[in-house]
Amino acid sequence: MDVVSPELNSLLPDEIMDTEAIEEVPHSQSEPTHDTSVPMETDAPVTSESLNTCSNATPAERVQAATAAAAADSAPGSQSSITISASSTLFAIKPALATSTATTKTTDSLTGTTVSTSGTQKLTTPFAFSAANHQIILNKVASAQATEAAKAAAAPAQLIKQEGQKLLVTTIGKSGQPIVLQLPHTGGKPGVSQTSGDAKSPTPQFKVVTIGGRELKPVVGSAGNQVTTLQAQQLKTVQIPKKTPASSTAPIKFIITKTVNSKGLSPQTSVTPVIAGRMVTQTSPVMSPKTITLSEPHNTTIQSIPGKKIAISPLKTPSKVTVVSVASPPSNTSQKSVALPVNVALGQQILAVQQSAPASPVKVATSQTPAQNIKPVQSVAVGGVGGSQFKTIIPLATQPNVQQIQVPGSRFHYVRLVTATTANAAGQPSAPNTSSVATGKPLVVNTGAVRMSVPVVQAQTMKQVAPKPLTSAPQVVTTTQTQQRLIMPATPLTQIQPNFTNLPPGTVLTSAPGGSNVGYAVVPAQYVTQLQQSQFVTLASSSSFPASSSVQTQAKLPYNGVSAAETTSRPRKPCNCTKSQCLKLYCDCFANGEFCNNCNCNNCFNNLEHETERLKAIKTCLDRNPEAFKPKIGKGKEGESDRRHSKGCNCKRSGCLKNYCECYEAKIMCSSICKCIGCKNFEESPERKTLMHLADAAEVRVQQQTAAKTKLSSQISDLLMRTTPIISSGGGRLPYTFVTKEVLEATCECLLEQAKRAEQTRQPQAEAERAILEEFGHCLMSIISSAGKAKTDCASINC
DNA sequence: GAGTTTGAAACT
DNA sequence: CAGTTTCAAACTC
Ligand SMILES: [Zn+2]
Ligand SMILES: [Zn+2]
Ligand SMILES: [Zn+2]
Ligand SMILES: [Zn+2]
Ligand SMILES: [Zn+2]
Ligand SMILES: [Zn+2]
Repeated sequence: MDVVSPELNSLLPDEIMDTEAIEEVPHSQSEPTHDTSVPMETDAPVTSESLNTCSNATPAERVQAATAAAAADSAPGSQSSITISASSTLFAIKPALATSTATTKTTDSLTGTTVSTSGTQKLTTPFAFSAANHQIILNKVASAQATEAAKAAAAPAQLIKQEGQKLLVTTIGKSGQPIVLQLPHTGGKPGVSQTSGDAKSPTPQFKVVTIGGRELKPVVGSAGNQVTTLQAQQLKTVQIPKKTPASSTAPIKFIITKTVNSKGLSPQTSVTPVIAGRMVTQTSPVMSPKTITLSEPHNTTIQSIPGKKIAISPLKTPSKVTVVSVASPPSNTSQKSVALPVNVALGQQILAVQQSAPASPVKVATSQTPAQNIKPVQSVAVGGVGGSQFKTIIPLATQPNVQQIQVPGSRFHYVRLVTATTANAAGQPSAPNTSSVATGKPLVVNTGAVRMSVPVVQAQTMKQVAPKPLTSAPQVVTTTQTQQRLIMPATPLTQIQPNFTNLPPGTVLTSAPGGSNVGYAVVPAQYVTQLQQSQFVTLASSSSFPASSSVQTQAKLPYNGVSAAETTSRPRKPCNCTKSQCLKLYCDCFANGEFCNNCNCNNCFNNLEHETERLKAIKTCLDRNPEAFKPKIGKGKEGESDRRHSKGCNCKRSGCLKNYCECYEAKIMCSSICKCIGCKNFEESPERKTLMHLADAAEVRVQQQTAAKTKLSSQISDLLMRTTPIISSGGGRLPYTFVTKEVLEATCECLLEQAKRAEQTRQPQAEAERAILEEFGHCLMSIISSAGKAKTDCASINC
């Protein structure tokens, strides 16, 4: 995109040119019209080790590197880029699919694929990328035991291959079983079997498959073989929403990070969030670097699990459960993996946690929110599709310190259990009580179907972090609520708890058969999260511009319109119950298994203060309907297939085209199971189409405006940031003072005007974006030009 | 913001 | 299971 001249470009922050490009990735293979983007959130945790080792580069540098890479990708001709950052312990693959729509519609081949290593380290290992089918295969051959060398080298033999729309991540540990993330072709042919509802067209899905032969098996935890077997349908959980050409939907970002820890090292993780295509390493001041790592025990066979934990809990069918096992005493170094074969049958997604000692952690994270991700330094999670429900089970017996972090936009919860007494590892950034608990390690990988893992350390008190008042940090991101919950067994379980099905929130599970007295309490992740909400401060360097008000303090975060469209997880709407005490399914909070938080309800019992009543209510509901807490709609996002109301609606007067209709509300069409009368919510329905168009138009408008504003503000702030220092040093840059408020406003107006114009003329979004960017280029040119001129004058005067 | 409409949940 | 009531959200003005 030649919006800005090279000359100008050199003067501008990379981000200016990069952001947009990175945001969208067109996958137009055979079907140009259906661009499918795979929105994923990328939470790329970086272990603190990596920070250290990679340290040659400052975070900022990394960011730049990342952006640079991204920029490179966006070059004409290349369609998607893959960024691999092989920091010592980490390995991130980020297929950024770049692009401004304008440039993108060409080939699908990945010829332009760029692989770059972030930080100072380069990948020494061979990576193979095959553009063939949009498939990325990550093969990890390295063993966890690898020591420093291994770290440095990242993982030997990594193969990344992108073919079609499949994204394969293969981890070949000793077991040699690869993990494959597959993105089926979107063209309308489901790459994989779909259970789509009656009406919908197939949508791309993200699947995890082990290459080993079994069909879809997500590999959890250990690299070894089958840890958990998920049903094919479960794998579908990750759904990739189809992107409408017109709307700027979330970009596809995918980051896979694999961390290899050397033995004995305590895993520390820092998170590298990818923001708008950029990779930023953040350190959270609040948290200790410690973290949850996904460990991939190489040597362990899944089944050989010496007494460690297990984790499986099936929750609601569609819901995802995260099981965390608590590490047993730190002393054990042996790797323990847990095999969790159980529950496979349930249609649920199971997350197995494995506790391996010093194994190499693998982290995979996908996120959908491009923009504001703040990642806690501590955990890793793989993102799934919105709406998933996770449960957090906290062992009652032991009360671990739990710190949960939720990443905004991503539906992951990060949990850390730390022993209270532990000392902090030296060098860890302000981590209040971090324990260096190295022992508990971690966990899991999850990809859509497979969820995450949690490392847990023995802990004793469960600590919930209270939200800290946001102080000065200019950029604070609030975590959004998600519905995820984690199940964390506190004490080592030797056995798997077979049926957690339908666990309602708050349910207390009794101990496992193994004789341990561990009880589990299911706590809505949110609850924990809620407490912590404002806790994260973003260090994101780039813009300190408060204007980008992505900052919210928790209370009512209206998740600002910014990227709202792209943000999958936004804070749930507060309920307003008055008579149900929020203990009936009338209450959305309760129905979703969440505690009320920031709600407007009266006489609310849906909180920890009323656990007894709450549990009773839950039981009552379950008695009435065992599936009461299961999501009514399949996962997946707005999109397309696979989603349908479990019971169907029963509308009589709304024509199923109002939000009264649960189908419509969920943005899905009615299916044969609906018992609605006068339904107009079906594929061919003209009324529906009309409505959709209107809605789309409105959405696009909003998105464009917000996107433009956001982008602009961040770019401007970047610009200011960059120029400011230079001025003082008398460098060759332009005086930032030329970017005055007036100038900014004028620029904004120009851009908005451009947007309006595009909209009025009904131009496609791509075109609109192009025009806006172009306009921006012009504005910048003007600014720079006048600034430069002034500078010259200035100089002459001084002389 | 008050009042109405709506359909799921709860109840009988 | 069907019919009715209750409820909170969606919608309207
Ligand atoms: Zn409520
Ligand atoms: Zn509530
Ligand atoms: Zn409430
Ligand atoms: Zn309906
Ligand atoms: Zn319906
Ligand atoms: Zn209908």
